[in-house]
Amino acid sequence: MPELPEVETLRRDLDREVVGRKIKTVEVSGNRAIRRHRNKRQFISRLEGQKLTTVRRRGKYLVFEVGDEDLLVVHLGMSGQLLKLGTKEPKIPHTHVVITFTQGGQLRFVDPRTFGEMFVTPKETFASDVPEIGELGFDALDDVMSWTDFGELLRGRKGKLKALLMDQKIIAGLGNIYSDEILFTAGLRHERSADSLSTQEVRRLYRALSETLQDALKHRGSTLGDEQYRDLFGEPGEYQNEHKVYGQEGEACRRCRSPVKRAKWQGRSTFFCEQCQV
DNA sequence: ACGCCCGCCTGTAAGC
DNA sequence: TGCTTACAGGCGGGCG
Repeated sequence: MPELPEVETLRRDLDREVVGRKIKTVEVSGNRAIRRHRNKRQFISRLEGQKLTTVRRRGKYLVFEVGDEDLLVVHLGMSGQLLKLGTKEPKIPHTHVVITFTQGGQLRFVDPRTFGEMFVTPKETFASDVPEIGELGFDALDDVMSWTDFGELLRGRKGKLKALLMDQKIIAGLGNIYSDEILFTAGLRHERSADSLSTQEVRRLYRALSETLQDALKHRGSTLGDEQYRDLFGEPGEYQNEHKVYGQEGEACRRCRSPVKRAKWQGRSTFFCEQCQV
């Protein structure tokens, strides 16, 4: 599912709704959601009785502080949801983890495709336990960067532009939707070589990156036709209505009215305008 | 060392 | 109508 705007929307609501609560009980079903622990009990016992004190985001990862010593890491994969629900509300299919708070209410992890995961790791060994978070590139929303520094990031990279945007080690948080939207706004083709951009194009790309993400965040992210992304309250986002190219195959380009194209690129769909993106 | 493709899963929709 | 195939917001591993 979720890319940076969706995860950040969730983080902000979690900060208000869940942070500060004390965990009473944790239930885990199935074996896929909790993969990095020797067994489920270990995961459960490190959470029960502890308080969630903060929630941060790194790229598409959510990281809660749990008590003084531990971190709870959540990655939603393609179809993961975190939902805040009342204790008595019916369990929806594919609910893998249910955290019940002493103050009442539950945080539930629902994930049909099971690419997402949750785990607890001590703060002390976080860096070695979760190297992928340490290796994340600059955060497309949180990290302030001049466009000249951004240009430095692109320099000498022969890879294709879209691959670079989606490489979490270079820019953290972008996936298939926002890469396409950003490239359209910047007027650049996905298969352009990253180091072929003029100064002006670098500036356009950086501006498109910031603007697109800010705008998507303002609209609480994108919920596509399959409804997989839902916020903490189960509500869809609204940014899908603003998509300029993603999922718009055959529709008139907003800028030049020629039909939006869809291509298979690196195994996934890419949407773009042949006229406006060069 | 890199770029690309596949598999991991389940659900849905399109195609035959 | 019903079976089969393709495809979906991510990511890591393995291949050439």
